[in-house]
Amino acid sequence: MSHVGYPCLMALDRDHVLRSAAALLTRKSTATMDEVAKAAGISRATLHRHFAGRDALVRALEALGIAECEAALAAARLDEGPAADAVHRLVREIEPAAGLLAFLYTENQLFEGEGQNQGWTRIDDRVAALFRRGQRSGEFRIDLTPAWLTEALYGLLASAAWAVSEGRVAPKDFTHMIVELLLGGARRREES
Amino acid sequence: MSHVGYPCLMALDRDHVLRSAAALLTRKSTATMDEVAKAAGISRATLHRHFAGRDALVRALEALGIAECEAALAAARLDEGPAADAVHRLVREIEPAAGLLAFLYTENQLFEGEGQNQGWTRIDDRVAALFRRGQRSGEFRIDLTPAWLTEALYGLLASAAWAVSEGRVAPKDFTHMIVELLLGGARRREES
DNA sequence: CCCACATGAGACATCTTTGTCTCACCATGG
DNA sequence: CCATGGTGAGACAAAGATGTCTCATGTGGG
Repeated sequence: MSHVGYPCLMALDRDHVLRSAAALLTRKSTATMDEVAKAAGISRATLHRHFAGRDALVRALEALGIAECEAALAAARLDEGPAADAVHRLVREIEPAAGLLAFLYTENQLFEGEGQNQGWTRIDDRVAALFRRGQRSGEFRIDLTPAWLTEALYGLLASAAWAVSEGRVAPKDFTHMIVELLLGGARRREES
Repeated sequence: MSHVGYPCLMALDRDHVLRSAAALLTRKSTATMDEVAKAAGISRATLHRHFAGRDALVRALEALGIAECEAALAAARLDEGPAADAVHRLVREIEPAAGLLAFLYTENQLFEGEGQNQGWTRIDDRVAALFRRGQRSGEFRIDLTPAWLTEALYGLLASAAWAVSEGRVAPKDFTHMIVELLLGGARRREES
């Protein structure tokens, strides 16, 4: 053990391992602990020294996803300016985490048990509040509920992350694709 | 074995088992063969008499999904009338299969191996062709590629199916939510 | 130089799932 | 009544993943 107070390499490695695992599990959600370890460039033994087990790893991934979402929410300053601009900022800020979100989104195991992690509901609420603000200000239509718009945003983020990783769409279009579809839709807009 | 020419109950049961499995796996994609059997109201032994193994079951599910998609494509008459109306018909027709599609969409195992089932690419092409038709006719904007619109449609179908099964949105709004968001977007539209 | 410590490699038991098998049961038709 | 065949229950081994352990190695600091 390193002496308390001295920087421990494990703390630095842990983040690297977590991100490798996120990248791998995004592509192959059934990857084994051995594959996760290989992907991170460490042995299975060391992986177990970082995370007690697969559950702990997924929980840590979930915590990372929540943290990144909250960081994106904060950076996007959802309360400032037009709601449409805030959505744009949000998608731009959340883009780096989209792959991880896509994995967590499909890992219904997390929600299977009892109550889903409270962190997600708080995030959902803040995103839904943004859409509600846009509706109240008259920017957004009111026949699509904030809950659905929130859900749709997640779905589009996951779809886009997946489509990019498969090479079906260009990474640079990520934010534009999502924002334009979510806000503007596919129908050609008459000049306002 | 039943004599050839006489109706065999297994043929009828098979479809029921397949649909039960689809419903269960949509909610819990890691369900065991035992759980699948229980959900269908049969024993694991009988389940194995229908499908050689888990792989065969998933393959059968994939084939069912492809068949339902193609049936929906045919019923929606994508080539007739305005493209927007065709999209609406397509979503309406595909709604019953949305849960199954959502499961298959996340089962990246299917695409992991070599080349994804040819059936999917044919479906993708037909959907993308619909969006391309809308773009050429001037109905749809051209800065969102048909490939992305197709991907987004799948993502929204999956999100909506998931949101409905979680009770976050009303089932009766399914088609409206998807079509209006996909075509019109969240932004309030000026009167054209 | 020597020691502490993190690591990698691998052995090992355990658990879960799977696939196969057998056998008793029961319904249906002859 | 009896025979056929589908079914459920359960036993069983095989395979895969997991969690834990030990030991050798190498590196870095004292």
